[in-house]
Amino acid sequence: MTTLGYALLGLLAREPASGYDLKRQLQAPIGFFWRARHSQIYPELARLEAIGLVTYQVVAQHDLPDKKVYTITAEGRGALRDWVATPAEAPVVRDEVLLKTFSLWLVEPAAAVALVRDQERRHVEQLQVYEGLHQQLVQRAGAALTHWDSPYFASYITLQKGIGAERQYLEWCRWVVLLLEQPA
Amino acid sequence: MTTLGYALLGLLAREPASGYDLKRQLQAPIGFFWRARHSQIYPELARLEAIGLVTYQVVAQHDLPDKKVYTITAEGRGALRDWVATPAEAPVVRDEVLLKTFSLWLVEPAAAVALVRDQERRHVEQLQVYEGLHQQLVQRAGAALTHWDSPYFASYITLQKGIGAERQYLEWCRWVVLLLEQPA
DNA sequence: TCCTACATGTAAGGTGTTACATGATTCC
DNA sequence: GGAATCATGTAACACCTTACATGTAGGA
Repeated sequence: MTTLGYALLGLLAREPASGYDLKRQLQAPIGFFWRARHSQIYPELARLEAIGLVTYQVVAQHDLPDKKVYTITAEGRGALRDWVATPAEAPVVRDEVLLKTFSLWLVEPAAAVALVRDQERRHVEQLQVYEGLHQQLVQRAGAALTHWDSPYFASYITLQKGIGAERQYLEWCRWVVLLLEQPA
Repeated sequence: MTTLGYALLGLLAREPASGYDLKRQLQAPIGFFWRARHSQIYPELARLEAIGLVTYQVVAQHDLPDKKVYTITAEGRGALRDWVATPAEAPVVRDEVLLKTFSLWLVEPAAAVALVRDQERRHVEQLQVYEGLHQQLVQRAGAALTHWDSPYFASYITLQKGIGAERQYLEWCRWVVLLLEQPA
């Protein structure tokens, strides 16, 4: 099983969805834990169906194309649970911005500041998106927000990680700009 | 040009190195901005050499195998500088732990706590590595640490990002454990 | 004697991105 | 008329990981 497969199961464990629905959830800016394109999602759903972890029903819609609505099976839920309980590897760090930062000494301070400010702007936007999602979540979840067996709880702690990471990124951007702008 | 190519140029812009040296720098736990295996590095160095961004000299060693020591060329430095000054995309988030967190509501609190504690331990270790690198850096760099045109400065701000990210990850792990362990 | 470090490569396979492909409806 | 959304797929390519391959020197 691929990691993407588990990402899809993780979404389907909450509610049935079409490939298109899943695509939207695994897209920027809300897919903050994993991203995927539809060209990866459709074949993966077919594989999950082939091994019995999901099933689907074709649903006809008025004025819109038919869609395949996928549902997780009991085996799918079991596979997902087993995977979740298995210790995870450390995240693969692959940040192009940090790579550029590492060679930032090669460019003029003005260019360096432009680069970091651009990132700052990006992360401000992303933080706003996450905070919006958080507001929605708090309103919808109610008391379930802090119940360990509620999907709302899992969404809540995942989102909090995203929010914390964005804040930390922002703080760092601002600190770097301060360093670059202070007179030598 | 691939991102890995720029990662290699970024290291070679600081000092000449063999493929093996570069491999060590792009490995866990010190390769905190980008990681790569030797099977990717050697062919990439050959490509960089083919397009004139690096050159190499074979260096014979007593009691150890010969090595190819690569040096960045003026064109290589120029290409790297141009790339650094170009706005970067937002980092691709691909964190298996967050993916598991998203489905954490499916497992018992005990299993969930074990998972998060395991990550906590990992990040404590990583943080210690980074803090060690930071100590080394401060001692070696001296006043250059805050000079924008010094590679030490770039290393410093990159490392600070890594340290901040690890601390944020740790705080989050501890917060989640608290939530999971508090009586329902 | 076996394992690790040094040192450099290739090959096969899996994962992910970009582009190709189609077709209806709704909004500007 | 053109672009965006809904909806699903395939194909080609780029990137990354794992495994294969070889050889010396030093330590346990």
